[in-house]
Amino acid sequence: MHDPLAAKLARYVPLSVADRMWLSEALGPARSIAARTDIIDEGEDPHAVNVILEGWACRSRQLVDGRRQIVSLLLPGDPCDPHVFLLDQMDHAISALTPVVYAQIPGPVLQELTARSAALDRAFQREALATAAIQREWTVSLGCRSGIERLAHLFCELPTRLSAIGLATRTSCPLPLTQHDLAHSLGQTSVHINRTLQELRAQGLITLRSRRLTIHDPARLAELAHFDASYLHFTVGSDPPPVEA
Amino acid sequence: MHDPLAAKLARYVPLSVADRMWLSEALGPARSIAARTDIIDEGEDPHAVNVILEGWACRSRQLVDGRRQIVSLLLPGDPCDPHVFLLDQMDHAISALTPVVYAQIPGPVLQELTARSAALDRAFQREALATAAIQREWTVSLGCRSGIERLAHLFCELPTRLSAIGLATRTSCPLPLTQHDLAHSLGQTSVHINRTLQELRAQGLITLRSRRLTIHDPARLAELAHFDASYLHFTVGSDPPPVEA
DNA sequence: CGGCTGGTTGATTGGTTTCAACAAGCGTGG
DNA sequence: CCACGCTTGTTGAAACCAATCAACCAGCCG
Repeated sequence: MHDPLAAKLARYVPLSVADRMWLSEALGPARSIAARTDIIDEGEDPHAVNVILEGWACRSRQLVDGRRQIVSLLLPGDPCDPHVFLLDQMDHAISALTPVVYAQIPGPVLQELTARSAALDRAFQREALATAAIQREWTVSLGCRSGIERLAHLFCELPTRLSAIGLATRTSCPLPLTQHDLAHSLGQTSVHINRTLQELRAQGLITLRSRRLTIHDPARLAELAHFDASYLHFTVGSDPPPVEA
Repeated sequence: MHDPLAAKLARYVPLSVADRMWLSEALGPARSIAARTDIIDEGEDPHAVNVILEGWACRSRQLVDGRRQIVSLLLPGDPCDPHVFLLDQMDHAISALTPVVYAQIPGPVLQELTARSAALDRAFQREALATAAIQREWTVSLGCRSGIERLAHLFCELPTRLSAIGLATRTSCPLPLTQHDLAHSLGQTSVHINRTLQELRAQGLITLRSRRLTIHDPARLAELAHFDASYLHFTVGSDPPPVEA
């Protein structure tokens, strides 16, 4: 993936060549981190925006008795809260689920960037609003969707988000999550996720094999999930040409 | 309540007298709306920020088959997404749960306001981050807290949020929600909420009578809920003197 | 080969929903 | 003033979805 952040922001607001150049200049050096390690931990004082460039990460919260909830999934191009550095301490951890490459934009640099370009300012604002909408949709899933509907919904959301940065076609995308990760994301046990996956397969809706999700009947899957992509608020342009991933 | 918005923002960033004056000038005329009606509906194009001045409201999503989820509760002083007007359509409704008085800040006025005052800009940004954190915490509750823990957690969160605007003491606050509302907020049925409430009462933790919540043992309630107030990110000043509510 | 992680299966338990009925409070109109 | 209807809260029994517990299997890697 070349510049997933620019690709993603461009789905919210059209970006000029200068915007893209400033954006890439603002990104600090790429850092690599192993799977299953923390990018930033609960309680730390954030001082920069982390942007995922490659790999999958998550925000997660851990209760004292060991229970753990993945509250959101972070894909390439996702900034982790454009203004976190205004807070004094992280209320959640950001952890790599796969090997991750990320870069940082220091707080002052981001402020200078949004001051210089109105388009980038709007793009970051809309990105934040869309992220909030995704969080609300997860609340809806956990609150009133059944097990199979939750899984189906996630399997509609992820390819849509990935296709915005050219990492998915309409019917297939990488899915490097373990059943344990899915369980922590959907508020269920991995045992039950396993059985629900089998149900989705039995209904001929999906294939999930060697970290790749294939959707055989997008329309029926969306109907089962009560999925309506409008909460993702992608408004500019259509999907970029899919690439191998 | 005099100026709940200023009271709330002042918990994030110290505000000058001028800041407070500009803020109150930015607010449009107060509007009243009956309980159980919509302030703004799903699908509408937002063009201003709604700020709750009195009463309780909620964000809610409704699925086609009638299921409904309250994704967040809006209390006096809460702005409903400082920058929503950047989006083309609402992905959720905002509805009054009680009679509500609210006012609007038109998009351009808000932008002028934050351009003029760095403190207000930071305050709105931090408010947005705190709101996102609350949404994440609800995700955690729905994902991995049991019925009684969820209720206990809400009963810790609400007095804390209300006390920030002077509407609650440490042990008592108004709670105008029906058991049906609680059910829609916590992803359960009202029947089960009823039984869970009885359990909390039986343990001597709370009293809930005539729309008023009294907490008899805050420490034990917080422990049961795994409640840690740091996600609310109130950092400036202590609770304002409680008033009758 | 051994050990580990990730996935699969079965039996059992238990928290919640569902369905159904009823009680209490309250505003309204006859 | 009381009757009525409506909302809100309460209770019991049965059904069900998902968690728990406990194995076991397959693949991968050192």
